[in-house]
Amino acid sequence: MKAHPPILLYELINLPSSENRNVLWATTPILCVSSVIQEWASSYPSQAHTLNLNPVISTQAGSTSQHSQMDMIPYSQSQGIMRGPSEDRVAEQMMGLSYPPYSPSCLGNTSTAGSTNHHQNHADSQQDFSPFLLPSLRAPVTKRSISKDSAEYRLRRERNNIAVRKSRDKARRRILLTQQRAVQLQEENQKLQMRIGQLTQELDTLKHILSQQHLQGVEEGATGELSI
Amino acid sequence: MKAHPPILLYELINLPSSENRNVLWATTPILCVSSVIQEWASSYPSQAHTLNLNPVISTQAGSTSQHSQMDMIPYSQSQGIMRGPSEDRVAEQMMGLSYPPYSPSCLGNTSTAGSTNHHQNHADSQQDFSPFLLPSLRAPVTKRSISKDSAEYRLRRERNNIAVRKSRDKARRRILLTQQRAVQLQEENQKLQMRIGQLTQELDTLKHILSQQHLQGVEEGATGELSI
DNA sequence: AAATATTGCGCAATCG
DNA sequence: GCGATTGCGCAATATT
Repeated sequence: MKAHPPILLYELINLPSSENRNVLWATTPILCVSSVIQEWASSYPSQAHTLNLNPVISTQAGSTSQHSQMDMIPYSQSQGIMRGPSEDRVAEQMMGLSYPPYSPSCLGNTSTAGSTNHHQNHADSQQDFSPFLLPSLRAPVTKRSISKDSAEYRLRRERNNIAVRKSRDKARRRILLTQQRAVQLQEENQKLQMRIGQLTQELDTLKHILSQQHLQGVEEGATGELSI
Repeated sequence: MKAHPPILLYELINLPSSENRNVLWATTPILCVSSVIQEWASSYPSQAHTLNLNPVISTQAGSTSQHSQMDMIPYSQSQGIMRGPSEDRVAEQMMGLSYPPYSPSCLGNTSTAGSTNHHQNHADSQQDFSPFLLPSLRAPVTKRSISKDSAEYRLRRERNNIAVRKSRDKARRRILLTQQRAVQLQEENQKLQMRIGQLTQELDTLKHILSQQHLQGVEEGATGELSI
């Protein structure tokens, strides 16, 4: 819909639409190894969230900065605003830091308690900001408090877990295909280079012959001896 | 160690060694757009565990088995498998699955309890099987009981977390580079195809000219009129 | 509005 | 023992 300046804006991946590929193949029937390529294309998420390389949260400033510099190519990071700010991490990391994006202190106080609060933290901190980024101080609103350990909760979790697995599987396959595609393209490329070499040589030969003929024609007048 | 039928087996990715690429570029100076490619190569984990698609632990029985079925085919074949005409759904189905790889029962009884046992579950169930898959009923062995919430534990966790972030960042970059590489290769490919087209045409022209001359030479005897 | 898909994160098991 | 990887589940988002 509205894909302006707001916050979230996705970019379609310029996946070589089938047309493209076809054109490419149509050019010269020779040397068409493609095959993985086709699969590759189909395996891409048409909308392409992809790579969200702007964690914002964790690694953004320091070393990871590389991303933002050259990532804008394929997809466009975007989206990174205030995602998983779940715990308190956010703040710290937003401050910009290198890898140790996680001041141990932060985790120290919370996690030291045990494993349970993991969820808690998540839920709480998020609830507040979700509305409109307004510092509305409504802290433990409890909102819908999806009541942990409720049957419904578990159901939801389970479904999400399945979805996650599925999604990751898909991602893995996609990556694999991309790799295969790259390899294949490279092979194809080599063959093409080779072909070009042949053609060029052949061309040179003919040109040479022609030039010779021309010279002869000019010098000897009109006696095409070589053109037997 | 023992990498037989057991459980874990990794496969090396046959990343095109830099030599390959060099050869390729050396062939013909023309049309070499490469640039990302170089980065791409360097970003690959030389050891390449890759995809460890054999969880073994958690999701081993049910649907997750899909992995082991087609993922181990890193590069070679794999081609004709899916070819989903439209969406990805097709693919999935072709792959034969049914995602709920995780008999809900398993998670059901344990997780319903709460959030804390998350770790517990992991640890426990793992400890038992890790030895040799033997149903040795030693349940709460406690082993070294790395004493949760211990300072040392936290330290370890924290370090691992950092490592994980780093690793994932790396992975993301790698994937990105692969994609870019693929795109670049494809562009290059198109140019090469185009070049081949040109050369071919040029060649045809010259051949035609030569054949014409030849004919003339034969028919008109030795009067090279065209060879002015 | 609800369901599903993606993604970053931390945990734990391994690998090297 | 230690860092690097990887699968997993969780929670926040994004998309459908």
